[in-house]
Amino acid sequence: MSQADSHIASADKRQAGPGRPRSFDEAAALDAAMRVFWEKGFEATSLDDLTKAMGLSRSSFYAAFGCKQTLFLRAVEHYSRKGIQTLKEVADEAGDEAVDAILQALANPEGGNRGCLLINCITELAPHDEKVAELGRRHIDHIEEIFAKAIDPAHPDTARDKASAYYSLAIGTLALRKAGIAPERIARTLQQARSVLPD
Amino acid sequence: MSQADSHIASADKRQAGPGRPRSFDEAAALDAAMRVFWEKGFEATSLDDLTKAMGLSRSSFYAAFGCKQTLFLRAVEHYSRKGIQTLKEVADEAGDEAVDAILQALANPEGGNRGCLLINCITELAPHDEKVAELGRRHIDHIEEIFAKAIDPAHPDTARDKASAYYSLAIGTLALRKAGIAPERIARTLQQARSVLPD
DNA sequence: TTATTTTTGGACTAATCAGTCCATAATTAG
DNA sequence: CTAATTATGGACTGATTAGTCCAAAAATAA
Repeated sequence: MSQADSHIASADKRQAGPGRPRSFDEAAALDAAMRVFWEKGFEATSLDDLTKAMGLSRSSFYAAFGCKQTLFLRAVEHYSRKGIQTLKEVADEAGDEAVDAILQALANPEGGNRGCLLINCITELAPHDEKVAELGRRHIDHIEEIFAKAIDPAHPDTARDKASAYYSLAIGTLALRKAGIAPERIARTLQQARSVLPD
Repeated sequence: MSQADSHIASADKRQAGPGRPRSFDEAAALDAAMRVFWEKGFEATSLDDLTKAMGLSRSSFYAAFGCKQTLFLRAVEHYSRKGIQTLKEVADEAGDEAVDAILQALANPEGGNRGCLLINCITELAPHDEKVAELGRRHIDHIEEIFAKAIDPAHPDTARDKASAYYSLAIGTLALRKAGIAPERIARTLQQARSVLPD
């Protein structure tokens, strides 16, 4: 992990020393919290939901994470970081079919039909929460960059608008999926766009 | 209004007769409620928010609308109906540039950056609420139909996948806008897709 | 051992939540 | 007019909310 990352990821600050040791893994607890926010959204997630999923008492929760908002932002960052890394791997492994691979990966996210946590957050909170909006813009930038490189590795900057269009398309299909529209229809929607939009 | 519509819109059932008359306009109150849900989402909207915006006491609220859930579904239906009607008018007035006009209207919804109430609801609630999902699918169907007719008035059925792609694109740009991405960039994204995707 | 430091479980708090209730107001029917 | 009917304001309820607090537990350091 780079130094720039470390202040964001904020790994366990607790060092071995005097005092009772922690009985939980902070990273695992953060991951569990992320899944709850992904499943239910910010407003609909209660502290009981969180502490139960994370396996923490309330005191441990507040001692380790401060408050619901702070934990939420860390969980969203955690999701973003993980998702972007996965997407880069997908793009690398797909070679010259990277655009299709990225599109497929974005339109078929893991974990039921919870969609993308970042898109969920942007939709629910960004207009009223600048921190969430900023995280959202960073996530979008990263993904557009990955797309642009897949479209034209030599000139990613000129492919940026096309990348943005592809990403918007993928985001839109997430809403279709959440509404319960048949996966086959969504696949045809993507195929249609893909057959017409060149790299 | 058709008979099929009337049971959905559920206009004032209160007829002139014995008893104290209503001091509020049910349609106006519904419209006000719709704006609050649009602004804040379902979970973040409290009954105090609603009654204040609607200008109703709690008893009047419950007598007229039953409960928060019921009002919410009616408000969403109201929004959908209004939005689809507006979109049809936009399409009709735009003539042979209807596709662009629809795209512009969808990507630049009125009312700040609250996005589209239906997409907001789908994102927030559809995976956990089949009624919302059903309303969402109906809305999507209507809009895709309008798009398909604009793309190819003679063969709207064969244009359906393309219509779905255009709509997904528009939905995606709503998320970009909510995240605070510059309108000029979003406009270029749309232009890029439009210049490549034929009717 | 003893002092110190930190975590833990669970009780507690004050605010807010959706929804209920009732006495009073305002109307129509006769 | 009186009786019947419906709407209104606002107090009320029990549940749930995010967050606090403290005594007890568990570790290190000397």
